[in-house]
Amino acid sequence: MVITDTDLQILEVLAQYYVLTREQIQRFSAAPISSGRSVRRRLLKMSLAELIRKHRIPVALPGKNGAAPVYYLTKNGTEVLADHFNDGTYLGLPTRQPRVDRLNHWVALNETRWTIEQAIASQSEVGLERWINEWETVNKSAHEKEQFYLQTKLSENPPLSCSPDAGFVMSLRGHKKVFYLEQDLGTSSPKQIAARKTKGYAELANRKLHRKHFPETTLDTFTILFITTTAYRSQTTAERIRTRPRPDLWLCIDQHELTPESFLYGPITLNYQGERAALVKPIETQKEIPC
DNA sequence: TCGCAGGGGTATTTCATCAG
DNA sequence: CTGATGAAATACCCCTGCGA
Repeated sequence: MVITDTDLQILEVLAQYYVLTREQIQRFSAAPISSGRSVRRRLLKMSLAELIRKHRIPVALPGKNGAAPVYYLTKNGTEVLADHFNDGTYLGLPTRQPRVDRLNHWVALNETRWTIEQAIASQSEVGLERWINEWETVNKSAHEKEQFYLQTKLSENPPLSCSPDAGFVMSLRGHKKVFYLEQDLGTSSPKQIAARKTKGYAELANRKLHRKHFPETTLDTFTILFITTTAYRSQTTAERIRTRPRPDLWLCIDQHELTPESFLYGPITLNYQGERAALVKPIETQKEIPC
């Protein structure tokens, strides 16, 4: 098969986001491809050429009616990218089939990520330094046995771990702050979420392990963005978190309100005291000692 | 050699149809 | 309604042959 520029574009987008629907591939591409039909056509050809794989389970799209297949890279696909860009790091990308029960999660998470990236790209003051997904090793360049993931086992007995869906660093006026992302799909109750997740993050904060994930940070604390499906869940979760350890770390966001503009200028987040604010504000107001 | 029409192949768009 | 898919139409690119 002849690899066209469009194919490379598609491969690159998949390399960055791992799992995407056709619609997302089309929208996230650097040079957007106008027709959905032509993208599907390319995707079909690339599937036949084993550069990508189409998951056999279509994903119900949030806020939409139908369902759509999702696509991910194969080993062949990463090799084409590595060859073309002469960059071996592509070979390390995950190419295994995503878990069926996580497909929705990936689609939603990538949607959030893209919105944030759009927000950052639209201005120059705030920067996005790094984005790490849960399956990615934090320190890719280190020796294999020294590599580790965002998922952190904090203690064996009692079992305590912390598994962010993603982590990223935003910079503003010399400060670099760590954010963890929790993408909620409304599958468990806010009460359970508050009970289950807060402990791990509190311990993570206590040991300042976010500095291990992101050594470049200049701040001693981090923020968890809890992106959820409805305003009600956002509010309820914020309330439930109040009585849990370190509620100050959490900010809840209704995904419907998350746009590039609102991400920067808010108000969009809800803290445990029910206050709404913009997102960049937490970076500005914290007076921490830089590294 | 230059200019250009026409052929072949591919990419893209349009249209029609089906499904949830 | 949105989205997938197949078929047909159209646009585009590259090459070749041919006459001036």
